[in-house]
This record gives sequence, structure tokens and C-alpha cells, in this order.
Amino acid sequence: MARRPPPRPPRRRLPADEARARILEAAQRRLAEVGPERLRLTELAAELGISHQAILHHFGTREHLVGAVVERATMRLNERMTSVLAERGRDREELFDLIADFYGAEGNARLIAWLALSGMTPETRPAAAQAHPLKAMIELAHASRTNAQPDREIPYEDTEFRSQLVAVALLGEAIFGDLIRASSGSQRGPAATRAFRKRLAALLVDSG
Amino acid sequence: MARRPPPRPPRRRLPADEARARILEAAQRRLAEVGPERLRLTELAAELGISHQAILHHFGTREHLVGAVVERATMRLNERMTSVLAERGRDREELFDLIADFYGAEGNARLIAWLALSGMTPETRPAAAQAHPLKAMIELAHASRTNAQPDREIPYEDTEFRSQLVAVALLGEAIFGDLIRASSGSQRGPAATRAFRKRLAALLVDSG
DNA sequence: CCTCTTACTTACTTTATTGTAAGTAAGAAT
DNA sequence: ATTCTTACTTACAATAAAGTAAGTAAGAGG
Repeated sequence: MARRPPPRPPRRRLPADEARARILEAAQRRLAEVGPERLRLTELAAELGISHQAILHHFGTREHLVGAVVERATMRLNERMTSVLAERGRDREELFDLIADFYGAEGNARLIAWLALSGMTPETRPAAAQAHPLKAMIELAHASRTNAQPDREIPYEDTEFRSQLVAVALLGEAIFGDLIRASSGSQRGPAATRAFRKRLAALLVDSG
Repeated sequence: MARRPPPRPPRRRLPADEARARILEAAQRRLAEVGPERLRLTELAAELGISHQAILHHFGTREHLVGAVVERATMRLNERMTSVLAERGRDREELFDLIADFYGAEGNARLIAWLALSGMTPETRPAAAQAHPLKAMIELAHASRTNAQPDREIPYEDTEFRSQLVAVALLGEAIFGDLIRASSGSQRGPAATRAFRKRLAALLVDSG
């Protein structure tokens, strides 16, 4: 018996910017998971319940989509970083925790890693070349250190180095942590990450 | 005028293992550069001056090739690591330099990063799950520390943490260093990397 | 010198994915 | 209501990459 096609629900039609936003969000998540090279328009579309041409309709080409994701993601990361810094910002341990959450946030580290590996560094975009979102962090940390130890002279380069160490170690831990621990026979998992962060914070505080 | 085809040079025919070795080497270099997802058999073959079917002849499928590269690369990294540790190994600063060269070596960090991001962790291969190549490093470092400070009691977990910090920070610096420095407005390039390493070594030594 | 294995080639198939073309209907504007 | 823009669909083309089939000749071994 030929079954008549089911009365399909009326087609949704979103305003363009919202559709774009949804696509960008899903694409960014996917990009953090599998990287720019393995991002498949069809997969993404299926996940969103649309056809892959809908994506092309909004972004033209796959490359444009990836570009838009990167653009938006770096802008958001910068915004988030500055808001994190503005939030409380005086106490050093809290500052460290906020930064750690930022870099350790599921996806953030992976996204940054994919971009770094793929050579999609912000210096290709001249607009971003001027903005230095991390500079505020260094200055905050430096102020906090000199405040805590008015007697000792603390060179700015040292705080600069320590800030870089924090960023690089946290990002590195998020990406390589469990791999390193696996190959040194240590405990792995989220608890190990927490322990690592705690010891790192302690090391930095103890050594000035 | 129809030109007669030039007398092509007699075909080279390598012994199988050497051919495999050459392919593996080129594939590993390419893999460190562009990652497993963007490794193209045709590109690789062109680079080697052979047809892409020659590669398939030796490795069956692309997946097998990538698997073989990963296998060989991790084995070599482990070997290289242990030989580096055996080389001198008593003095802490030299140990640090050797480790730094290991992780900072062009390609090593990128290769490890690609594998970590792609989820090609060694724990999928049961053979590698038992080997703990970095454990020796931790023990060496611990011995060196207790040797240098016989009066103070140094907990093993602390050395464990510091070893992880070194590994993670060096790898992270290799991948993220210039990106971080760019977004904090600092100097970039190899000199910055050297300076970072020097300060990291100093921090670890100064703090015990 | 002859033979046999196999490293490697050329020619072709298959498949996955991006992109094009054209049409459909949702929702705003008049 | 009617029209008009455009978000989105279905159908299809183009391309590139992996893999198959079959043949060729290099070099070892008798």
C-alpha cells in the first residue's frame, strides 16, 4: 500500500543573523573537537537539522565559514579574558584560578591549539595585530606582586615571564597533560589537572 | 614534429624495507607539518618522486601508513628520550637543556600536539600502555635534587609535578609561545624561546 | 642465462565533499 | 490580499583523493 507522505511540519525560517549565529556556534564546537581540516559541512548541517547548502547560503564557502568562526572565537576569547580580568582581579590566587578556568575551559585550549598548529595566528589579520588582550593580565599580576612585597624590587620582565609560563603551562596541561602523565606512569584525569594547577599556583606564590 | 620520448633513466628499485623507511620518514615530517588529516598520499609521493600507488603497495591503506608513522615515531621518541637521559644525566641544568632540546626540537612538539589533539594517544596500543619512558626522567631529577640538598626533605610528588611542569611548559611553549607573546605584546621568535627556557630553569633551580 | 618474486607503474573505479542551479515558501512590507 | 525579498530546499555537477586491477621490469637465486 502506497503510504501517503506524512504532513511535514511547516518549515522554520530564522532571521539571517540568528541562523548564522547557530551555525557559527555549532561550527566552533566542532572545530574545537576535530580541527579545521576535518570540519564537514554535511556533518555540521545534519547536526543542525538543515541542509548543507543552508550553510553555504549564509557563508558562501567552507573557508569563509571557518574564517568567520575563527574571527568570532578570538573576539569572544578576548572579550571573555578582559571581563575575567575586570571581574575581581586584585587577589593573586583568584586571578590564577580565573585564568586557569579560562584556559582549561573545555574547548578553549583545543581551539587555540588547532589554530596555532594550523598556522591561523591572529597576526594575519592586521586588526588583531594591535590588540594585546593579555597585556592587562601581566600588568595586573605585576601590580599585585609589587603590592604584596613593597620591600623587594620585582623586575617587570619576571612577571612577564611568569604570566607566559602560566598561560603556556595551563594550555599545555590541557592538551598534553594526560599524555605526559600516561608516559610517566602518573595518575590521570580531572583530579590530576586540579592537583597540577594547585601546585603551579603554590610554586609561583612561594617563589615570590 | 613528433618528438620521440626521451630515453628515461633505468628505474630504481629499492629493497622493501628501505623504501618503507624513506616513505615513513617523509610521512612523519609531513605529519608534523600539516597533521594527520591533511596528509595527502599524492603530495607525499610527488615529494618522494614516486607514484602514490607505491605507497599503497607498501602500506596498504593511508590509515595503515599513518599508524605506522605514529608507531615508529613514538618508539623513536622514547628511544631518543632514554638515550638523552643516559647521556650525562647528573647535572640538573644539563638535564633540563637536554629535555628542552628534545621537546623543542623542530617537529617533535608539533607531532606530539597533532597526536594529542587527534586522540591518537598511546594508550590505545596496549603494548605502549606499560612503558613509562618519562619515569626515568622523574627519578633522575629527584635523585639530583635530594643529592643537591641533603638537609631538606623533598617529597617525590613535588619532583613529579615539576617534571610534568617542565614537559608541559616546554611543549606548550613550542606550540603556543609565540601566539601568547603576540597577544601580550612581547617579543617573539627563537630568542624569546631561549629566554623563556632560561628563566624557567632558573625558577626551578631557585625554588629548590 | 633463465626464472621468479616483487617493487613499482599506468590506467581506471569509487566515493566523499564542496559547490552550482533552480525552484519553493516564509514572513515582512505595502 | 498581494508582492517581494530571501532563507532554505532538492537535484545535480565538479573535483579530488583513496583504492583496485593489471601489467612491467629490476634484481636475486638457481
